[in-house]
Amino acid sequence: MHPEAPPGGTATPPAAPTFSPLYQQIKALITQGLEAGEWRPGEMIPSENELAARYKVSQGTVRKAIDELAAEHLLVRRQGKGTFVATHTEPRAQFRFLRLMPDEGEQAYPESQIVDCRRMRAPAEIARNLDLKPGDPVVVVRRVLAFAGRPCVLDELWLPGALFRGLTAERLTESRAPLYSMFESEFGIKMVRAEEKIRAVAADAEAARMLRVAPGTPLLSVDRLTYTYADRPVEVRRGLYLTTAHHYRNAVS
Amino acid sequence: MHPEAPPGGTATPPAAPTFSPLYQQIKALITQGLEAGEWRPGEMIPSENELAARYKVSQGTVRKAIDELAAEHLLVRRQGKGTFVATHTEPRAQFRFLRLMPDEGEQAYPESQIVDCRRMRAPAEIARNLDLKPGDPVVVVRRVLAFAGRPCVLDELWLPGALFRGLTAERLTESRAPLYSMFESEFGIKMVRAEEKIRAVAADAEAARMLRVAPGTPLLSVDRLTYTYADRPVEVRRGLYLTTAHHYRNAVS
DNA sequence: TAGTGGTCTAGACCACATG
DNA sequence: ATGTGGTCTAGACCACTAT
Repeated sequence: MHPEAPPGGTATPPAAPTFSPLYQQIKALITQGLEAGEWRPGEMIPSENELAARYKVSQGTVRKAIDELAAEHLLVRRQGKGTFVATHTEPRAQFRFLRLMPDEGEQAYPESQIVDCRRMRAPAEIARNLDLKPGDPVVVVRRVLAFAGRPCVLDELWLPGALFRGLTAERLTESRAPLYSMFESEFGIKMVRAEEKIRAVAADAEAARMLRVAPGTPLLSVDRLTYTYADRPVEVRRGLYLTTAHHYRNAVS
Repeated sequence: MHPEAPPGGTATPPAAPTFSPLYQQIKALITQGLEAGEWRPGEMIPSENELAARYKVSQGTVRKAIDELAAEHLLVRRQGKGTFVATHTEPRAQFRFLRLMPDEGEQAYPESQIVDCRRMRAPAEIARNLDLKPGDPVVVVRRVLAFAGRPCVLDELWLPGALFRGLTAERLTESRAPLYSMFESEFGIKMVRAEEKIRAVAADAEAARMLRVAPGTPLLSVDRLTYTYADRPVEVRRGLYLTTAHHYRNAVS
């Protein structure tokens, strides 16, 4: 497909100066396929040659589109096998969104305990962040994460109700998988990237009780806004991390 | 140059199975040039065609090498002009290593006040992080950063003495430029990436005094190890951030 | 007008995985 | 043996910048 005049071709130049490179258009088409669920997480997408034939472009152009999607972790290339929709369960992505590391030893998944899961109407600020209208249905989840029996994280999540129908405390408790893996397999929502604001705060009475520390203990406050495909925000999260034996790891690059 | 047997050629296959793609070898050669100071920050490197001729490879191979170096922020491409060695002073990189943001309003550079700058012998832990031997000369810098007159950051830096000869409190105070810009222009050390460990801690008496808060106030503790070209560590930094009107911004991608 | 990076194509061969 | 992604080449034209 040549959705716009091909730069290298002999077609008449377009009247409007609204250009985007062919590979960007291909990239957008693939992203739309991901968003629409045409290929689910873990599945293989068509081969480069097949996509090139389908879109009537050269293999190199498809390659460049896929290269960028792989760099953004939406796709995973595997030589000799194919290109696959990225998954939260594969090792490479395992700890991409779990940034709390033990000061000593290997990173591992914590035990999760659901404290609360209820549906309610979105407060103004949550609605604004999730691109909803105030009063739209949302799901609130509160939980405690523990490493080796030691509670270290107090989490509060806000999710669009429309996307998470049937999400209950029971299902959350039954599922042994990490949250994002479960969201991906059960609700078809794949988290792609997030923006975070990090602060140091003092534990209030409730946080102190849940994390079994003295009130006033310094905690890491992490405000996260998480996006799925096409930069759609789908989760607001407020986390309180106890950083006496753990730290938040970050790479500035 | 064909440093190894060219994959596409008809040369005899190499005896040893020690391969790396041509473009990776070109990338390494360019990185060596950057490390050796062949092209200084802000300068233009040779054009793609020139490099292709020099190394006896196709332009596309040089392009792929430069693409990766640009993605890693070592180089900056400018259409129609050339490819340049990245600089800390250009807008795009301005706030890459300064992650403290005001909760409201635009990000800006803080005023810096040098508290201390002295040369000493490296303690064991600093030496280990900087790839030095214990006792090797290091420079320690302590400073306070203030936003709009409000002290918000207490910083302690450890630098290899051999790379920062002539670094004094006077030169630090005179220089109005951001620290990394000054390191780059004055000492030829370009910071490329960093790894950080973030925790919430309580302000001790000294930190409380310097930041003008009550002792015990929660502060963000940021332990940073900063690398220059070729993954050489060149700075250990411990920062204490006051996050009442600011936050540490982070993108998980 | 000339030189730079940016895009696109077509074709070749290599390395890896599977049947 | 076949199909996949990975690398490399050669050449074309476009868009931008400077002179």
